[in-house]
Amino acid sequence: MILKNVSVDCVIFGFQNDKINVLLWQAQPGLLKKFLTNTQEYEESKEIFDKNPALKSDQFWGLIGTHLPTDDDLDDYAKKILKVATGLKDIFLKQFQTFGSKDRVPHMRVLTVAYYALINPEYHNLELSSIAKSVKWFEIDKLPELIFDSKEIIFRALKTLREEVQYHPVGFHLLPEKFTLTQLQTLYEVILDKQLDTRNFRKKIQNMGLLIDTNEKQTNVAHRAAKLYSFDVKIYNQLKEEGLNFRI
Amino acid sequence: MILKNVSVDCVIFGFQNDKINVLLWQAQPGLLKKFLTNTQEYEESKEIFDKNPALKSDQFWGLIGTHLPTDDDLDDYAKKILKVATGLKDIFLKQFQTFGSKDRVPHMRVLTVAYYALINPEYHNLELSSIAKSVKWFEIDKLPELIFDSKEIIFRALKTLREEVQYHPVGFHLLPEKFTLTQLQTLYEVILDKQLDTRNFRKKIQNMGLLIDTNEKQTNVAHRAAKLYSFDVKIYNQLKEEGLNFRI
DNA sequence: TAGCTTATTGTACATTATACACAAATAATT
DNA sequence: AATTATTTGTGTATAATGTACAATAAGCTA
Repeated sequence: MILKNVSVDCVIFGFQNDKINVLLWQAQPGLLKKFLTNTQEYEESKEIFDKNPALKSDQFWGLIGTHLPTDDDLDDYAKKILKVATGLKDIFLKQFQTFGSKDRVPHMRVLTVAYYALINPEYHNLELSSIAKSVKWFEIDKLPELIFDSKEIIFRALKTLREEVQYHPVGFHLLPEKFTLTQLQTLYEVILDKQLDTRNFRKKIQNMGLLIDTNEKQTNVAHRAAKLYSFDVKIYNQLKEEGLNFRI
Repeated sequence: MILKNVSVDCVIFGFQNDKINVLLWQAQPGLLKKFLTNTQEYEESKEIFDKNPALKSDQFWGLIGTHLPTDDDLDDYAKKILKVATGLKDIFLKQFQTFGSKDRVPHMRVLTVAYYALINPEYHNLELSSIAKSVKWFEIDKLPELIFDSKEIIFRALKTLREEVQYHPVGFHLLPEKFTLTQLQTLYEVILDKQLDTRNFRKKIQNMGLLIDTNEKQTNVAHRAAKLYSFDVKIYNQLKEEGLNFRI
């Protein structure tokens, strides 16, 4: 059984072409059947789709998410959605807010527990979703028309990320395993939406002890090749717990 | 109608006798009737109580909260609960996490959207709850036996508060309108669970520009009377938005 | 090898953090 | 009125961190 009044939505952020991107889908009831293997869940789900034409429309994109089954833990289910919709697992995923205005979904009372995830689309291989008609990246400032309050949820997630990045080392999840300091700086600039001074940025980030010099360099770039760094998982975990100060 | 699968719980923190306190209640179905005026809601609510003997027990305390009615916005309803259970309104209240393990409530699938509130019990006048058999403050380290996962929720709330207090000026809500610097320091010491240096603490807090000298002093104290301060709502709002740095 | 492009680095100055101890104010007691 | 007990209130030197600012190095291409 699914809980008709509760859904789980994931705002999946990616960092591509020096822009923050969001992964959206066009869910379809027929395809969801593969996910909601239990026939009863599927029938219930179908009924929900039938009541909301927007959900069946080809024109509307929405956040990746579904109704919560009775038998799944909330956090586990968020991971499961991510896995099934994108093939990704073991990625940064965090519950950030539950949206529950009574009119957020027409004709139905649905609360959604929203999570945000951070990945690097170039590094992670997205598998074709088995439950959506279509899944696609959109630049955060070029979003299509979205169903329900998806847009609001996305921008709340962005606000949360913007806060988070100042106090915890989460930004790294948006980068490939090996990255340059310029990439890192650009990432922070994009998230915080402000220009940062290169020398001071480097001084600060290097003083954290979070960066490991891989002794590798970029290749095939038409300019001086930048050094590649990775981040130290031990220090990362420590800073994640203790907090850090990245108000720049 | 109420949503059987969704409840709203409030972790109400108070600062009393230099200790963090939590307000808990013993809810009772018969009394809830006054709150859930719609008969159908009450009947549904009663059924829920009947299924869970712990909810009817005299021995178990729990977080202040009820099931979410179909016709209320989530955030509004949290405020409403607070108002009805304590007589308080316009106080600091913030959603912090939704708890949704499948086994958190026996025999039923209930998610709870948890909020935390900050008040000063000496300053605010708690009205007798019209919907609970009993409402009482407990020191955070002397909690009674609690129903379901209330204890976990309380400690998650405390963790959230501990984080929050480092970056936003929320702590002030726990103090009376006029407070001494010693009270403020003790509050931070209790929340952060560490000793702070008086001179440095005062220097830091005064540099924020958040404090207004009321030109009043304590009276009837058997020692040098401390100056009373209030906090500047304008600066407060600004710092709340911008964030601040109180990692001490 | 010249020229283009981006990466890398240092320093002076200002601000903030930290460590640390004693005098001032008040009520209670003698 | 003097003394005592208790808590408030304050300053300074040093270390660490933040800020403003621009020249040189490296890799590729033509």
